[in-house]
Amino acid sequence: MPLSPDNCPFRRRRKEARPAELLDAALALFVEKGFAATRSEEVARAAGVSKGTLYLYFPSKEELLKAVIQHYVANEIAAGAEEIAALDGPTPQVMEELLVSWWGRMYDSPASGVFKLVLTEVRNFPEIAQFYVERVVEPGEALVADLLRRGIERGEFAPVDIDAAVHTLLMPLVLLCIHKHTLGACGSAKNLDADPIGFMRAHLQIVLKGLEARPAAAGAVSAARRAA
Amino acid sequence: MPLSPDNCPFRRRRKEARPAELLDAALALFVEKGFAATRSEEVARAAGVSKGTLYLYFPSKEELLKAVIQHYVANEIAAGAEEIAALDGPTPQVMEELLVSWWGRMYDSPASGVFKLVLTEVRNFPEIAQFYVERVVEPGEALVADLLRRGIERGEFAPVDIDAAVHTLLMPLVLLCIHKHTLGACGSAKNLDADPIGFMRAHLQIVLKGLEARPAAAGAVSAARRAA
Amino acid sequence: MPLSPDNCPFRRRRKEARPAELLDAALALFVEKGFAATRSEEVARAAGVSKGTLYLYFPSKEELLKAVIQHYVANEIAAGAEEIAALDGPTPQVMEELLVSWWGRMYDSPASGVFKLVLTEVRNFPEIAQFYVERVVEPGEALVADLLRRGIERGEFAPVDIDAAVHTLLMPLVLLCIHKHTLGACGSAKNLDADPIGFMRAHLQIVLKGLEARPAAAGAVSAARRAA
Amino acid sequence: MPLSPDNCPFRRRRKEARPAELLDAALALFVEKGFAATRSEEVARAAGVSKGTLYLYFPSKEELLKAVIQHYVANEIAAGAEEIAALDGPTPQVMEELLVSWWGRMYDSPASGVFKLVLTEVRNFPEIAQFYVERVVEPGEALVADLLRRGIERGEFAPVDIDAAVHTLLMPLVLLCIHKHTLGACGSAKNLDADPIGFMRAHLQIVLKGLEARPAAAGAVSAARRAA
DNA sequence: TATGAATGAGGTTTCATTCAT
DNA sequence: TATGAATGAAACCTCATTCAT
Repeated sequence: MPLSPDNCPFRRRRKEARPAELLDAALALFVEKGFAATRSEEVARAAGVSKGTLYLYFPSKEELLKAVIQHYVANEIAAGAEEIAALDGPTPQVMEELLVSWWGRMYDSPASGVFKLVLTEVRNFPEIAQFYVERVVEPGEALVADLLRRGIERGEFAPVDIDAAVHTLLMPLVLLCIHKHTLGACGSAKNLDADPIGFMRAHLQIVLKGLEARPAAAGAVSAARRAA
Repeated sequence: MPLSPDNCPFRRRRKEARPAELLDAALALFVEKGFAATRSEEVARAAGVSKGTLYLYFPSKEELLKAVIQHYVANEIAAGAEEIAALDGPTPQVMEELLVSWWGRMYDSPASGVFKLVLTEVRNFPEIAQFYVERVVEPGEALVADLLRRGIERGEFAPVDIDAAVHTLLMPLVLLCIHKHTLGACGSAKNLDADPIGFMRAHLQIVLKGLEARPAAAGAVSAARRAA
Repeated sequence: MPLSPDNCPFRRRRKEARPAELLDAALALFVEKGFAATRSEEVARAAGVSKGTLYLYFPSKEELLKAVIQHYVANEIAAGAEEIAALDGPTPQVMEELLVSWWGRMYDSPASGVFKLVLTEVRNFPEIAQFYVERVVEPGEALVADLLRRGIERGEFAPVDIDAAVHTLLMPLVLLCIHKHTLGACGSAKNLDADPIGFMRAHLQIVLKGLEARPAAAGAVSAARRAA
Repeated sequence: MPLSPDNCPFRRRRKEARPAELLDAALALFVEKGFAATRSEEVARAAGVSKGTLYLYFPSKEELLKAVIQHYVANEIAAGAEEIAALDGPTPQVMEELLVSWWGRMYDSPASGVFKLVLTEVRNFPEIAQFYVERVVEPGEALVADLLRRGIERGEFAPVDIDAAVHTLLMPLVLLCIHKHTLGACGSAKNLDADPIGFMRAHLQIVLKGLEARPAAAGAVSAARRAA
């Protein structure tokens, strides 16, 4: 029996692994240098193949970018979100554990680079926006918003502006990931990168304390606001 | 006597105005499309001059980028910070007013784009990092950290991780500016852009409440943490 | 097994032939129009390839110039000098045969253009000078100087200023090659180009006669000089 | 009486001196860097005027080149040739004095650069060839040829190939001037530049001795030639 | 399937020339 | 007359993409 290419296990494995290797290489380089400043040959070389081979798997550099974002958004970011939604217990604790565990893994993964990548390239490829908002922003914010609403209903959180609270909770986590791939990668040694999980916990403690339901603590700010 | 061009008011006014016009145009385009994807002729045309004229004022596209960042960082961002540092009153209120007024103006100004621009280009031009950290990050964080320390000393704030609190306060404001020039500019209608000042106030209320000094409120999270 | 391009005879032959083809084209055009006035695309087209291909083989136009000079100096000019050094016989006759045969071949070869090229470009690329002096001027002059010294020792030549004699012998041969690519290529029909070998022989006859050892011929000039 | 521009002696002097100053600057730069590699602003600055002023005197860079060549050929090179033609005395001595004095002055003058300039640019501007041949080459060679013929008629010179002898006499002098502005200007220390007059005299002694009329000296070369 | 030589559109930058002052 | 800001054609060089092998 002739060894047809599809019967050759080594080759098939390579062939099946190629797209993922190319996407990995592309993610790293696009995040590092930006899409326009990355040469497609660099991506190919980083994935261990030649320029031509890249084009066997992706029809153009632009499609490669979209595939990178879709791949990491779909496989690494969107995944795993729902698994934790069901877990019960005191809502603030669930919120903290959920965010620290999910963002902790995200921060350590190369996928964290997509946050920078999306910000960087979304103006040039607006279809990215729709995909990213639908698959990342909205589900992520909805999850947190639902948890917030549950806490408010249960009397664990004070009734607050849900949208603002969601952003207050999440934005520093997003920017932490972005920082890792921008200033954090330039040697400007900030403690942010030294102990990201520590920052996450400290951040969440502050914000969750700010969300706590309390017997009208009449703090300085609240009073001042009422006066204004 | 030859008619020296320095005696010609029209020419002189144009010549002095050109750099600023070019920097404005460059900021807008670099923020919109990224540095690499912006053609230098586009910048020139947007400033109402021809390709060649750009090179009379900036020796290369790369120098133009650095000049853009330095110009806006120096003139728009770093300026005006110290003016408010002196005002007295209840520290949380000062904090809120300071941040809302400063970031509100920043958000509305084209200079808000530099936050995106720095994130986007700092990996390719690492000297930007040093300049930006020295001129923006460190002074800005120091200002907020000083205010936090003052509040803690006065018993207005609970003793917290200063660095974390600074980031919890500022990161959403930074990301709000970035959002304006990224997803916010792609038609993905988020209420963030509809009422940025409203978001800033709501955000600060939550965080400042989280920083309030209170008689050991023994909330769920704090208890859980202590147990861990 | 992937079809490596090194296994492809057609491709390999092209790839190996390209640099020489490009150097030929570059020599011809640089000599004709000068380095600065030759567009790199012209060189590529003359070699039958496109602009981009040129840059696969030479990193810049400047490096192409240096490669041209090194290639022709090394391969065409420096080569073949020593082969004749050994031949014996009456020194004046050896000198004549050596110079006529070597310069005759040089004149007919495209490599004769490098003499003009070096003169033309050496001020803008001073590293050319060192290479050319080391590889062409010094060995060439040394060869002729050695022959002259041998002739003087044997009593075939009068004792003369060796350096001056070398230049008197060689300079017209150099300028003949330069002439071919300058005035001679402009249609200003001079008999120089009609019979270069004839001129070489006539020139050498005159100079070698001037170098002959003779019983103090006390000619007009010599007498006049002594008086002065 | 108002001081009209033409009445202002300083201005008029400048105005009249300008073309010469521009030509001097242009000669120096064109010789040094080549025509194409010299920016017209460089010429203007070297002459102490601005870019625009250059164009008040010469309609284009190309016309400036032609003016440079015509100016120096007409004023410096062609001039002075006839003055010496009349002087009498032993022809070899006249020849030597004529050539040494004329070429000695030429070598020391900036005008010596035109020899390089013509060689360099004649292929791109063929009308230069005609002008140069008519005004320099032909009169110069004719002068020497006439002197040679006179010497032969008087029995001072052996009957030789006139054209070849003219070139043998003149080419080293031409190449000496070219050398000054090419290799000689690159620090490749050759004794040529150390004592040009010395070389000229030594060269002429050798050649004039080669041209001497003698009682059939039957030297090695002459004999060999007859046999061939 | 994999390669890399080849292409040429497109980008950055230069500079001869113009012209308002 | 003199200036130098402005222009835009044209040069150098890059790199996404193709395709013969």
